[in-house]
Amino acid sequence: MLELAVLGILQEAPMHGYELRKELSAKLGAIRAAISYGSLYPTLRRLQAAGWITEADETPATAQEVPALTSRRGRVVYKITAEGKERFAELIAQTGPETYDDTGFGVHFAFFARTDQATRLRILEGRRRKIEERREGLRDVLGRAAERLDAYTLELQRHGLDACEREVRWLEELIANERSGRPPTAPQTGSVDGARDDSSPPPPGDSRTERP
Amino acid sequence: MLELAVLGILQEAPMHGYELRKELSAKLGAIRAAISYGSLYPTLRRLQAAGWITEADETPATAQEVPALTSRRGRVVYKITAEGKERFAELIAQTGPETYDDTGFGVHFAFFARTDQATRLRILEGRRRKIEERREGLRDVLGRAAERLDAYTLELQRHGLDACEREVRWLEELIANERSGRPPTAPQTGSVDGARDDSSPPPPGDSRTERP
DNA sequence: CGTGCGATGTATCGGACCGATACATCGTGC
DNA sequence: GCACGATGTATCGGTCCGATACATCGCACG
Repeated sequence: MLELAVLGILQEAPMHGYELRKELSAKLGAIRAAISYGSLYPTLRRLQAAGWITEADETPATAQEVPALTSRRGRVVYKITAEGKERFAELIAQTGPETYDDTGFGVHFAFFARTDQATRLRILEGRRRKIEERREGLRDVLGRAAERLDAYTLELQRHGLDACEREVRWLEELIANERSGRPPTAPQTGSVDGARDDSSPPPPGDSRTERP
Repeated sequence: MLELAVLGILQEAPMHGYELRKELSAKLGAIRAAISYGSLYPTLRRLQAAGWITEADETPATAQEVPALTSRRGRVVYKITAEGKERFAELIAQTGPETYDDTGFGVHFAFFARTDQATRLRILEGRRRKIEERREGLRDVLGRAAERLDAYTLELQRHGLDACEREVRWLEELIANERSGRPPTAPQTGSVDGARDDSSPPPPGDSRTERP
């Protein structure tokens, strides 16, 4: 999952680890706390070894004389490669059981702007099915096993059941919207271009000024 | 977390792994899918090595002659030890950062019937604080960074924000209830008992003496 | 002037937990 | 008699987290 998320973020702009983590938190804040460096750095290494990403030189122009001696303990900027973009497209389109659990669904959903409509629909329906199953499980417990459980445990189940029902309704709306052809509820003031084919980073200009 | 959950379930009755998993699913179904055997069995081994649980003989009375030769490939029933009960009491009362994340909070909450009121209140308030922080983070993103994100990502954040607000309200209710002295919303028709062998969970009263 | 402190930044290690897999037993229906 | 699904125990590789370490930079405060 992290692999997919990192490739997705780097698709938008080259970045170093620290920045990447912040972007990840902004994009996935609704579903995960914050990615640990203990996951992020090994993942970056793995992606680099596979050739999906490469290190990008900082300070391209205006190169001051190499400070050499002092071992240059600076940050490392990564950018996605052409193979990385292919890999991302492959990962974002392919669905398995893990696509429908909380984290997997969240990550896929966060990149729906880069996913074709058929896949979006498939994922939304798969997620709905999974949540409906969880809902049925909770109803069973609340119905059949209620007298075996204490009041606190029951309250927990009720709260979980409520969350399930709510999410199913949310998904229904999204599915209906999706079928009718347009992006989610939002008014849509031209901010999304839809990422029709491949490549081509999204419209909003990156305000990453970095250096003079 | 698994350690706490297993000790908590075994507190209610001796059980073998397969059964334990089902009980765990019934108790924690609202927060986790189902514990993997790849986690459960190593945990049982660890708990046994530490002396918190022991293997209990099956078929205590009516013992048929030992089938001996055929290597006895049966199920293994575990029961909690006195040290295990102490361990459980220690774990259930101690709170750290991990007590307030989704899984940690869920497990603690599921055993609130065996937790004293002061601890319950502490945990509920800690959880509320954590969710409020997550909520503020989401509001920030939706406010400040909205134009940098596409419609789908924004929709995800909105849904997450909604879930946060809802959970905060739920927690408020529970906290108010807790302060007023009685168990959660449920009418409480005296059916709640469970715990076949020993220590009954306290209704509203405290008196966490635990010694039989 | 220095000095401490919080933000930025990279990196590793042990441990928790999962998913896939393997295999053995038992009851039941065909 | 035998296939098949439920019951049941067990291991392995891999992903991810939390704690920890350490180095640099800007800036506020005395």
